[in-house]
Amino acid sequence: MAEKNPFFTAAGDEGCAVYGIHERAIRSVQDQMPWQEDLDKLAEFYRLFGDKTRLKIIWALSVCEMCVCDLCALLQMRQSAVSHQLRTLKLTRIVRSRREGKVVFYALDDDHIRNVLEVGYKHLKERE
Amino acid sequence: MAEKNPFFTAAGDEGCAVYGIHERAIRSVQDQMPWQEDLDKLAEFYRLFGDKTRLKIIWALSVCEMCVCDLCALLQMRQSAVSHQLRTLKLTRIVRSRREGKVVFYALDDDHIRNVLEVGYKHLKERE
DNA sequence: TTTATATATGATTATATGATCATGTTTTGA
DNA sequence: TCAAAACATGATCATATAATCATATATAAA
Repeated sequence: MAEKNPFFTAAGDEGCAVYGIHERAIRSVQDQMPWQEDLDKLAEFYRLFGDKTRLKIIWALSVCEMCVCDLCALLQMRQSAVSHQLRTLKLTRIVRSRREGKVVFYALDDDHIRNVLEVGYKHLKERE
Repeated sequence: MAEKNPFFTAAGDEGCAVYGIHERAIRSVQDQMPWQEDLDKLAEFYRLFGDKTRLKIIWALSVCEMCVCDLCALLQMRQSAVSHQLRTLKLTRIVRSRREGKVVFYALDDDHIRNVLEVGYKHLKERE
């Protein structure tokens, strides 16, 4: 992996003198890092959980599916704001939707999502 | 919890007509939601993972502790940029630091962090 | 005690992003 | 077929934020 992975090229201009000493450590880390592209995707993924509104939506949907107006009522936010975030979450496959007449119901598109919430929440609670 | 938790007050002006029908669902969700304050903290926590640079730093430190210049070499970024992000991560207790002469080593401040990375990465991989 | 190295940080700037407003689309019911 | 309800979306704007530059601090070595 390390050979094909262009994540690490060489110490830049700012490389410090200690570099030689830690070179082995750096290579080891480099070998255990995912590909740059994957890390970018992963950051993109976490970013979705990093906004109050989206996180509330995600958590709500982790309990049960809800329609847009339910979410508006729950979050006390404008329908437009909620819809925009739902769009973002749908494009990134965090949620899916199904229409029932005029109403559109949203749900988590994936069971892993719940695990993500859990592990973060646990961390928070064990630190209080 | 629901009674003290001011997360949900009432349907706003934009409450839809379906509201009555879903009221029970909303209350159920509301009961299973963490406190607003906790959700805000949780979003803050995830936000830290939602940036390429920070995520790379976190992942690298999940392998082993590294000094600032190691991270600069690994990320191919200016020392200033790396230090600024390290500061953010330290203030939020994602990482801790120890000084050894002129060199400052950073490490994850918590073993949970690794779990967070894992669960996200798994999700990503199972979706490819 | 100078000088150089490693890191930290304040100020600035360019960019990203989230809420809002206005309006468009879809579906139901009169 | 017309109107209203539920939702989607483009444009705009204010704010947040990440990188950079310049500079400060801390430690070691000469």
